[in-house]
Amino acid sequence: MTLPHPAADQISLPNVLSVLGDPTRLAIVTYLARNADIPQSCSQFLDYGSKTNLSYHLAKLREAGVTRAEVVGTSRMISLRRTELDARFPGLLDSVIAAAGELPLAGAASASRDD
Amino acid sequence: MTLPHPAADQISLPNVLSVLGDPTRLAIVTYLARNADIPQSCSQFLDYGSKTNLSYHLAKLREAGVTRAEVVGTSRMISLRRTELDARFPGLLDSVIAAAGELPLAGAASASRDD
DNA sequence: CCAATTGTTCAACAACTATTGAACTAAGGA
DNA sequence: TCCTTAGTTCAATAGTTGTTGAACAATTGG
Repeated sequence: MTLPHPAADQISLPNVLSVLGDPTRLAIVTYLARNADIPQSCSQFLDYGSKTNLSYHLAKLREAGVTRAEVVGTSRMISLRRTELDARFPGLLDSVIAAAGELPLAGAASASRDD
Repeated sequence: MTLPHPAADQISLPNVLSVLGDPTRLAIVTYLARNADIPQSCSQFLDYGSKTNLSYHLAKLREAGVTRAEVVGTSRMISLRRTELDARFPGLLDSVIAAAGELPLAGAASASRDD
């Protein structure tokens, strides 16, 4: 069970770039890239914003063709559209994720609580 | 004679991405990358928008650290900050420019008038 | 000095973006 | 069935973005 996603050839570069230009969404994408093996639900990202806000950002990412959302029970499993993005924009995601590595927000969901 | 530019380490990834997310600016950057050997003045880009509008977009690019502007007489010579961007975000510019290759707007300034 | 060229700044405006709380839908478990 | 859990949709709002025309500044050339 899946909800509407753009086809691979409909994914627009300017669109992808501006969607990744938001710090919250960049953090989500970075997290997804680093945990691609583990299926992620929306609630994984509650550190990044409110439930409503996350819903908004995750919709933006999905509509831009950056992520895939699969409905599983009451949850949605979010994943990066790695293969399609790599085919369409070779090296882009890799360089973005590598560069985002230094970003403060990027690690917030995994481990940053040492106070 | 140069005007204010951000230092290389002040260049922010989300900022660069959202600045490149605008089709006009992406076209400018693509054009600059393909004509890096030839110095480009602002007026080179008048195909992409009005004088005022270009001034706006070129300022955005400069403030984000993507381009450099050098004052020469009454003109400003615009260039990509290739070295600095490549050092800070390795592979990013290359993949963006390669991907932008397919974009319709990208070639408008060089050669597209065949009507 | 006066005019032309090159580009910036300003005020205005419509359109879009991110964020919020309240209300809603849909599935799962007691 | 009723409640909880997971997430969406809606309306409102504050802030930002792209675009425009008019006015301005700075350099060059007569």
